[in-house]
Amino acid sequence: METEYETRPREAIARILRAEPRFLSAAELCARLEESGTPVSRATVYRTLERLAAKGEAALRLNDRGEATFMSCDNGHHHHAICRSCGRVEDVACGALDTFVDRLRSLHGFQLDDHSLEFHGKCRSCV
Amino acid sequence: METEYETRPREAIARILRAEPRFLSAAELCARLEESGTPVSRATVYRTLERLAAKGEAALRLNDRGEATFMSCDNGHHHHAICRSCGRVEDVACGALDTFVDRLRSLHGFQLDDHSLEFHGKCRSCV
DNA sequence: AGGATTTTGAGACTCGTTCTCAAAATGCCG
DNA sequence: CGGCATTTTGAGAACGAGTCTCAAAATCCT
Repeated sequence: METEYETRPREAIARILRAEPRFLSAAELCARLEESGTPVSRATVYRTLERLAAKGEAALRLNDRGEATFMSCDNGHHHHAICRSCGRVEDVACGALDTFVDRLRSLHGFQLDDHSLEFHGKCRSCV
Repeated sequence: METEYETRPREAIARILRAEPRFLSAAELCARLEESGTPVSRATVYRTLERLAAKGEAALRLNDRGEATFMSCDNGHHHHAICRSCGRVEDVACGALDTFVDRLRSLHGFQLDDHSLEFHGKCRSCV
């Protein structure tokens, strides 16, 4: 069988992610873990992140350097507004993309499965 | 001074990009260049691609494995519909995102600078 | 506590990308 | 043309994020 263990590394990672409304890279996560007195190996950080993403509990995003970054994630389809100054992320409900979908269907004959939308700018406290 | 030279590698790369409505990775580009009898080193491929992207003549996209891919690019802001089967890319004019922008302003106090939107599905010939 | 099972960590490894620097190509000017 | 300053190229070294390996440690169950 395949039971799941609750371990110190996993809890430490989940705790940091939950407290931070930003996408963190594996390296940043490692640093925070070290600072907070619970060092965790890179391998474990990656494994845990992959696990969380698979369970839908973390969102994965590739930053502009192609590095994987993660953020704790509520369920449900939505998009992100990312502050280019502090990195804070706000969720934006998804809707009103009908115009685009229609355009795709009629103009291009495209069968839409999926989309991704991301906003960049400055959050309230960074303006 | 800094003059620009017209060279065989640069022309070969531009020719391949212009003929292909898909995002190509540096590796794929290298392979095509080899096939077409104009081998170009990786270093040069990356340098040329970076140059084209800076001049706005090529679009850069990170694929889901974090690899940089490039496609020749008309100017003007628009988005892409990418066929998950053949990779063909169709341009989609940008508009009607007002609903989102409004929501961001009023709900989150977010000052929007920029956004990116990508559609995935199947193109006419792959459905 | 004992033991089957899962998880972890250190470091080797992979692979995309960047860097280095000597050799080759380009364009210019006499 | 032919020489020359300048730019570009290529081979391979270097770098870095991410993955893999496997023995040691942790977890949970009884």
